[in-house]
Amino acid sequence: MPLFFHVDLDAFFASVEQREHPEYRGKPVIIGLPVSRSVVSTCSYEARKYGVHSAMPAVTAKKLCPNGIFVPPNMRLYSSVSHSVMSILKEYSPVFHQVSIDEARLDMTGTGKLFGPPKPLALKIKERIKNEIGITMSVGIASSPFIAKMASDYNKPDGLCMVSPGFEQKFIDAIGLEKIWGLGKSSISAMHSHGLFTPVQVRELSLNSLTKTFGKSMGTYVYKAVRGEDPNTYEEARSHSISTETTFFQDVKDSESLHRCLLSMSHELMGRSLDEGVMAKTVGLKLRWGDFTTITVQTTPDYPILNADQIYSISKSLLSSKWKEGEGIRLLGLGLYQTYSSDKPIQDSLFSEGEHKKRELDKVVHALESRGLKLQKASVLEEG
DNA sequence: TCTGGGGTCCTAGGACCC
DNA sequence: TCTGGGGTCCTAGGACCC
Repeated sequence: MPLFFHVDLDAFFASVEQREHPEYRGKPVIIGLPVSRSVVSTCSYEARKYGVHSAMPAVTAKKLCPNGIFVPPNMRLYSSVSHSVMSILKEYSPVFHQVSIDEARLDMTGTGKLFGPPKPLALKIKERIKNEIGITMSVGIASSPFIAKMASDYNKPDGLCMVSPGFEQKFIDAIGLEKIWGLGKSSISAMHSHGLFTPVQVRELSLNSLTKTFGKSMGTYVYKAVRGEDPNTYEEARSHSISTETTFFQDVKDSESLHRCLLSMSHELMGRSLDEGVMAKTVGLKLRWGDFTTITVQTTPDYPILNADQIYSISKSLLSSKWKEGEGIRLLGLGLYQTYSSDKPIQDSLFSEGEHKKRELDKVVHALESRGLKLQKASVLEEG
């Protein structure tokens, strides 16, 4: 019988801050500063009582909760705490998947002989994390990752919820359509507009009629989900992407600032792609105008993208294809897509020798920077 | 409510090839 | 010549998640 644990750290960033600062405990802690164009990243359960939640504009949070403790995010700290938690969790299953900084999935199938029944085991792991790390977590236990994920949400915070085999559909009925993972605002309102408000109502419709109404993918997804079946046909190891973006305090209108930003983003992306040992076939640019409308452009050149200079020059031409000097830009983003392992032999052109040399230089600079020696790129170039 | 940043996946249209 | 169908890749936009 398959058995999965889904672990979700409670209000993770806020909990870490409360661990570090005893004076924050029991108080509304909000990660994010109450300034224009900023949003709440996470908040403590004390803050949620005021109606504050993730993704809310931080100035709105300030109005709802004037006495809230607003803290800028400290990702380094959270990453290191996350790493410590994950190391402990890994002791309990070799088939371990870290879903995000604060979530993990453990395949516990067949571990009964070693660790005993699931519920006491989960309690034991929770206790360990509380004692050794100093934060609480919620665990969902079920026969599939999909149900386990939603079960972890059921009794938050410091929760434990087990859905016994055979009770998956009952569980879905109990949580309702809105709490089904993967159904967001848009899908829910589409279903409402078709008179569907509960899993029971959706179950009365055939697979055929669901796919006709909601499309093949979404139709199949809800058909399975309302029956308590795992709709995720997730296969691993597909090409992924690396991206970065920034929202300006005020709309930016001049090319010099945008170019400066693209240059530094190009180097950041190059560094991250070197760390991950990947290269990319596609470069994409994202622009958000002052009125919040957002567009993207991407291009897949017929030569290999080898260094930061290339990323930079591609990004500039993408920018000039969509933007004219003087138009206000709220957000600028740059990404690498269609990545592939840099171990693979490069489809090379005859003329890219110089690009390879620049790549080697990028590697050297990145390696030095990673060791904390901040070099002025210009001085390196002079020597080269 | 005046709306971050990092991702994944899906859709639909068009180019191009056989 | 006014015209089929399938496959694959690329592009742009959007939904969704943490």
